[in-house]
Amino acid sequence: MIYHHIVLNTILPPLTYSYHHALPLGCRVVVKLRGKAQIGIVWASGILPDIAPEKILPIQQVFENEVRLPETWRDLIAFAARYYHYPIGQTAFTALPSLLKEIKAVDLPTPPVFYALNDVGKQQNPPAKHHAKKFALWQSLLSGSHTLAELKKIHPKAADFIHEYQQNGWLDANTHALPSIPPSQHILNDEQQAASQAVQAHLFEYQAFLLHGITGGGKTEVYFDIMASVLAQGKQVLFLLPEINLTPQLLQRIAARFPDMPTAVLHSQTASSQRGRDYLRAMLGQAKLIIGTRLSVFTPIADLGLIVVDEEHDSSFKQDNDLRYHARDLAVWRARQAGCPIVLGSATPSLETWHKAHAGIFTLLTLSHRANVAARLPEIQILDVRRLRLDNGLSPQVLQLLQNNVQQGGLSLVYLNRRGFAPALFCGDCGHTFGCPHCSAKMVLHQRAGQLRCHHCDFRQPIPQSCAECGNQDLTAIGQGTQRIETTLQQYLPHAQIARVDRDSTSHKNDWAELYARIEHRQIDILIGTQMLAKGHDFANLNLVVVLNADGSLFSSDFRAPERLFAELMQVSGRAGRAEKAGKVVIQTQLPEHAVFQAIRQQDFAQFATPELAQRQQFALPPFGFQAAVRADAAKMQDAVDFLNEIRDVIAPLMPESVFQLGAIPMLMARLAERERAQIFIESTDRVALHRALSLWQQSLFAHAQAHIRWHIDVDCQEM
DNA sequence: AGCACGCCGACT
DNA sequence: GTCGGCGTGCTC
Repeated sequence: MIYHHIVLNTILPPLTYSYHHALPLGCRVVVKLRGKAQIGIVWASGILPDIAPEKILPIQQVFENEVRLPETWRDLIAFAARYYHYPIGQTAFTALPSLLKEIKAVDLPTPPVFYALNDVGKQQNPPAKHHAKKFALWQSLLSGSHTLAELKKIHPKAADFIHEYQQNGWLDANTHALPSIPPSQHILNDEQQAASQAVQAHLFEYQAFLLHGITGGGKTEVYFDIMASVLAQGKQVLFLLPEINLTPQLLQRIAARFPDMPTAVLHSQTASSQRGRDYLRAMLGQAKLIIGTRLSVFTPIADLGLIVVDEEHDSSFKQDNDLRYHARDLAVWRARQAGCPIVLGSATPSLETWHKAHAGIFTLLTLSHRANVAARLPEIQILDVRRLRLDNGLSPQVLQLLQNNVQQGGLSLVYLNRRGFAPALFCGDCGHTFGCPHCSAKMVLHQRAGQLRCHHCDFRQPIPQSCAECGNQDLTAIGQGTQRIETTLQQYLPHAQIARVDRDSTSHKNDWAELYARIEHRQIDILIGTQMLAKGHDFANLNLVVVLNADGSLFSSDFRAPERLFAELMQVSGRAGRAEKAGKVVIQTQLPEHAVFQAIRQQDFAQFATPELAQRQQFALPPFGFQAAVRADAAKMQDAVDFLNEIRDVIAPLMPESVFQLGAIPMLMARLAERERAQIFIESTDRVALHRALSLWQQSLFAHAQAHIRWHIDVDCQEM
């Protein structure tokens, strides 16, 4: 009997099972755990058992003829489990599509077939030119290898002709051909050219690049140029982007640029069976271009030649539950493992990445001009509203600008990162506000739905008629949400066409298509929207952006708040004037002298980042120090706090000297869905020491486990 | 005696 | 994580 370590979907380490012969690593098997059949993955073979041999059960079934999860994938999983202090079994199963988690053999996808004229075919006379489609089909087959799907777009009856040409012995049909890449329609400017060349000088070795390009600077064309060159080598490309940027428009652009390229698109809305197939296609090297959101960083890729992380600063790359990984950081690790370049792109890089680019760890590439030379940077005005009379949050200046722009037929965007009608309901008599019964958050007033809603746990209740404390019937809605702004603007500009875009109004794909159509036909004057509108959407004729309530987050104790606000303001400002029309941006604020607004006015990321980094350095905050949070939640805050502090005191004598542990404190959202949450920050300028400390924590947390307290470790935590 | 509940430890 | 064993304590 040969003993194997099998990884299972539990918090347990790999468990020992036996088989009559040695199994290949990465193979899927079925084993029994507590009498139940489970899928497992062979992690080690021919090991010495670490428990009594009579307790070791046999492996029930082996999917030996299936593809095996490759060593590079297993190394990635092992690294992620170690780095994020998460059980290896659960790490592995997070990274697998459901197709591979089922106790069932999988059918392997068949490789795509590419057709091209062979030497005999090329000698033949082409079809007569007046048969335009047939002639175009012939020209395609002459120029390179294409899939049937692509050829059908040229001529609907391509299948018949392919059959005929094959009978004649004129065609090569094979699965290894390099799909042809048509020449680009775009001419890169000097900066784009230089950036692309800089990466292409290192196509066969690890190097990380930060592509820092202003909004509209043409980062995508640079990615495409590098991708074309990697794909032409027959290598695969992994393209990561935030969920919200994975739009049909982007996919259309990719399809237009790489029409024959076998592509896998992996995101949360991909049906799970398709996701499994795409995973296998990437693993087998059939899909050359793998596009997806954070989870796709775990896709095994046979011959990885390039990774692109678009909008690398975006917080959606960090998962904030279960395995708390950062896809951008894992992507950098993968590029190093694969020995290939990685390009991180952003107009507002994370300070972590910006710092690495200036410390020489990453190579900085800059796009400082707009790619469309006619498009000018918008003019940004910071409007001090402290002494202005606001009408429902709107200043007279802003109302005037909106009115003028409506009259002149321009498209305006009013940006406000708050859904609902008003963020709180307030009793004028006793000062009571309506909080969520399950969370430490105020209930948001949704006028139209006639409800108060919690935006954290989605608890809903009808709008109360009187104060719960004193019975007073005079309740006031305080603050502004998108619904209220919509109502106010509609009253002020009764003839304007106004569309509100937020999660409440625009949740379906059709809603977007409809909205685009209305904008296209100039049926909308003013858009009111949240982050949904700021990211990943281009409206060519948008020439006025108004930002309301920009400074709310600056009162927060989260040290990353200014960084996020800067990125958000740059992002939304960039919506203005992407085409020929010069754009104007007005930002209403109560804190006009804050450095964020000064830097925004200049639209200068370095002006923001340099002093911000100096401050971070002074307090040894990331990226100068490394940070992790250990969190616990319980029904009572005191239990969570005590739990953490007790463990802290137990392991304090064993802590490496360079590691600092603060006391346990409630989280910013102290109460969420009936659970009260505490955390303790573990900090060090020495990453190795920090990880030793976290290993101690992990052991102790398991040892002191209490049924009513849940806990987790969050490395490189974003949430406060 | 019969049963609900919560805690603890094992799972290969 | 998940399951089952076992002790406590309450009810019939």
